[in-house]
Amino acid sequence: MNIGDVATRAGLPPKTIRYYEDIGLLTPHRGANGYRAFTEQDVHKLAFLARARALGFTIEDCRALLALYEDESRASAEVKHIAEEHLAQIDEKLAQLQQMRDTLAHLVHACHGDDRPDCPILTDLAGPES
Amino acid sequence: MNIGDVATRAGLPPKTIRYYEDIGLLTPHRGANGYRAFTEQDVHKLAFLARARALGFTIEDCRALLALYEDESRASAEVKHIAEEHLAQIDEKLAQLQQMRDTLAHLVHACHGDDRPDCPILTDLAGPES
DNA sequence: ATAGAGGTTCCAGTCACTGGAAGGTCAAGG
DNA sequence: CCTTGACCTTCCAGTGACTGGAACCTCTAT
Repeated sequence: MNIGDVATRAGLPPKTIRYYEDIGLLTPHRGANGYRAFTEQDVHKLAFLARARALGFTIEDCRALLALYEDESRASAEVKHIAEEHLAQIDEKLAQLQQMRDTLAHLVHACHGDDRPDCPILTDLAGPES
Repeated sequence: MNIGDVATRAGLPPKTIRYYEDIGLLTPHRGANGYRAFTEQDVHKLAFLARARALGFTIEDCRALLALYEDESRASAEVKHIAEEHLAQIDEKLAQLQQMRDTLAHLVHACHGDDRPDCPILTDLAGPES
């Protein structure tokens, strides 16, 4: 199978697939014409990667998950550990983002947003008067 | 004032301050020794930038906000517009992240995380059976 | 005189792609 | 047989917002 079909089936742009080969996430065979020749297993791997990436796992997480995925004798605890770490990071990011949102929403609400120059958003960004 | 003191007062690493100069966010004068000589106004500007960045505004947002900040006759509507756009982006990101969190939390919860190889996390990442 | 802290520039790397140029290959239609 | 256009290849450069490091200069205190 050529890269275009694989791209469609795995839901990843061809560029990204080539990039994944570059960094060693998979090593498709080559046909006589030099084209990459993907197997069903490759497609499966790429779909796995697409899902993991969509869940926000880093490439290095993905590399580890893929290795565990292919290791028939892995312990599920290992996978759970990676996922839990990632979950903790997401929670932290969520809290930060929520905090940012609240602050910003408050500022936006306080700004009348008309032709006049006085603006609580800028005043706040300027910090406490010295 | 030298860059180190400014860094402390504005809460930004020296490297970042130099970078901000590189991209034209400020242009501190130079002393006879070639050192950057920051004014109080520069410090204020950098603190403004630090706050805006902490709120997740992009550098280009910051450039615009800084210009509005320095424009005595700006309309607060302009500032509000930038902030509202940013708020919308944050909301979108929050929703995505929350979705990711829920999915991942569900998977983590479903995985027993022991020595055995079967793992719902990997099963889910592998996608629907074909 | 010297040591150490802090300043300078410039280049390269991060992360995960993405865009574009230059060129090779394939299948279909005239 | 030739052309057209879609698709493939590689390689290089750019994104955003820094960050690390090397090589070198300057200041202050001892």
